[in-house]
Amino acid sequence: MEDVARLAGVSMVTVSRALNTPDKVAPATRARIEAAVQRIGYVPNLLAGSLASNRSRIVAALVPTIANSIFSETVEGMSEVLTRHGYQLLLGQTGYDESVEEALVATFLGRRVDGILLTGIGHSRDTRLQLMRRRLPVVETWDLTPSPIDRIVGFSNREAGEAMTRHLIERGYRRIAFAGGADERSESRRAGWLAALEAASAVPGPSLTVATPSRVAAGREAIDELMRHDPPPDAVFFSNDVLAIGALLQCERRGWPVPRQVAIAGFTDTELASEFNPSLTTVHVRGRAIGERAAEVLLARIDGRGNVQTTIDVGYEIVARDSA
Amino acid sequence: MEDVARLAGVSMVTVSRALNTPDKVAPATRARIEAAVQRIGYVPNLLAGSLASNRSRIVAALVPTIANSIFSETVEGMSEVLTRHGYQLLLGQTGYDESVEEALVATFLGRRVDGILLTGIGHSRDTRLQLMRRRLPVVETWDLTPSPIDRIVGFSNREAGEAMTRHLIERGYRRIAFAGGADERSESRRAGWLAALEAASAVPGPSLTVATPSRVAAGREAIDELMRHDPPPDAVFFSNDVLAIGALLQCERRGWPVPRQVAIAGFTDTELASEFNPSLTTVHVRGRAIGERAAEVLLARIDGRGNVQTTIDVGYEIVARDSA
DNA sequence: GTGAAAGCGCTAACAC
DNA sequence: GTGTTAGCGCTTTCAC
Repeated sequence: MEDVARLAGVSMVTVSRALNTPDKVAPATRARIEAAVQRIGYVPNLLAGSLASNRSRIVAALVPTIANSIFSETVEGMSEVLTRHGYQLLLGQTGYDESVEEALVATFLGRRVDGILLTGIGHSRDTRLQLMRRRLPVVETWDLTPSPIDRIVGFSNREAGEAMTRHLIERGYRRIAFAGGADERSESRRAGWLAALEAASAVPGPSLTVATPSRVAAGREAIDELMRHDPPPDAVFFSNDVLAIGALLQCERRGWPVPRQVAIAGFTDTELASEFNPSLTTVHVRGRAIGERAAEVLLARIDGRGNVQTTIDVGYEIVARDSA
Repeated sequence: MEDVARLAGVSMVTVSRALNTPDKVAPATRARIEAAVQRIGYVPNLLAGSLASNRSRIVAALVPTIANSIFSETVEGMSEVLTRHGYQLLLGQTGYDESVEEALVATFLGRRVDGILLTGIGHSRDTRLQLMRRRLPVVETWDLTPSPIDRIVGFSNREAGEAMTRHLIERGYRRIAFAGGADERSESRRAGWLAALEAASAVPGPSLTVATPSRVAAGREAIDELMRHDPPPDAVFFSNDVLAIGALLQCERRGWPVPRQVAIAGFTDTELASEFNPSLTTVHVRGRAIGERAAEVLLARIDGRGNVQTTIDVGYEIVARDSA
């Protein structure tokens, strides 16, 4: 930077200003500086800038996993908004483990990230404490709670689970089973399923817990196991589309007509849900929008705009198709 | 850090050493320092450390997209290895656009990342130049070339395309079509398809280019369009499983028995490929392994181990199933 | 094994 | 609109 300054015949501060706040520098000066930058091939050291200004322009995202998961859309949406604003995304994967999350948060704090996106509302006491003490902009995502660490962008998994179950009840299904993972969000959906059945004074069908992250094969095995019950369920609500697609494939193999013998419902609304034969009844959620809104909230908080609403509910929709 | 040093009765240098190279500090001193760190709740500023040591312990990954794509596995594999070694992953998405890639590379260079993972071997002249000039550890992935920027981890898309086409020829298919995106890797697979047909003195079936990134719906539409040819193909090789699954779904709707009326082959070997009815004949590739090997190569290069091999070929496998 | 001095490459604050 | 001064919070080097 010193070389650039010398070549342009100005001081380093002016170079800095020309790069960061161009309109605070006279056009002629700016032009000379830009020419010098080109000539030398100067690449500013953002590390040094971050240290001096105490703003890293890096935001971290902590998700359970991105491989074949809906969280990849959230990360993608977030990344796009951040990049557009000159910020970069540091990615961390927790593998659904709170202690891994805690360790990653500590590292990210050390890197002085300007904000953090967290998945879900379940975090270790220490994670919450660390983040609140530092008053770092934080967005929790993919669920709602009245007491977030800072801000939250998501929808109510419990209500969505309840709504889908009500939909199945209204369609006339009388023995509705549930199958899902052991993670927070699946458990909330399961709780919603139970609540809806109780509200309708219906007897809950069997409930099954499968491994997280979800695999197609797990859905296949789950439907087999559920159908062994006597009497078998006439509908199964899966906590995500991956499992539901696995179940649909298994029903096809077994020769169980869907939804006549057993109805299948999913959650997420992946592209395959609408394309499948039969098309999958599911809950549509906006994974990409969550990432985009979360990025906007963080950027607003970083800019010190204090009037950022605490909760953004992106909602959900029951999508009735052929499978239920 | 000064507070920690004072509390432990040592100098800042010793605190720094206790944190970074614990075995260079006397056990008793180290214990006192660790206690002080705990007591104060000291979180080292890695930004400052990076600036002073000129090593950021950050590695960047540039992929076209991570949403519903095989690259998410590469990123996940890489992230795991990096985290295990105390490095963090900065994520950038190029959207299959070389100029976006170039801009992101420039930013990452400014952040003084210690290494970069690039997807594919097609990069702008400027991207290559910038990276080579800085002698930054770089790994290109998902393909092979005799002249990488630095190192490369992947497999030959062209050979894999050729191998699958040979497989189809051996199975007795005579009019083999191809459908795939316009990205580098799809085009290499398409070139392999053409080469295999020419080597067998066979007449190529129709070739179709669809939008990138691939969607199930595009596979559905592609098979419809290809089957309108007269005579229609007796086999279609899709450049990835997403398209192939779309085609299988459409064949089911149309009542076209697979593979009797038309055989379908994919590429990637996603979980759905083995689970589908009929199961999908495809090319198995190791997306996660690419990410893991790439991370290892970068870490070795960063540590100055010069004896890192230029090329790592992770190979591919033809997986013959029911659809072709 | 530990410490003192000298930066790393920028930007904030204030002056002019 | 531009410059001067004084750090940001660490690590490196060299000494002892």
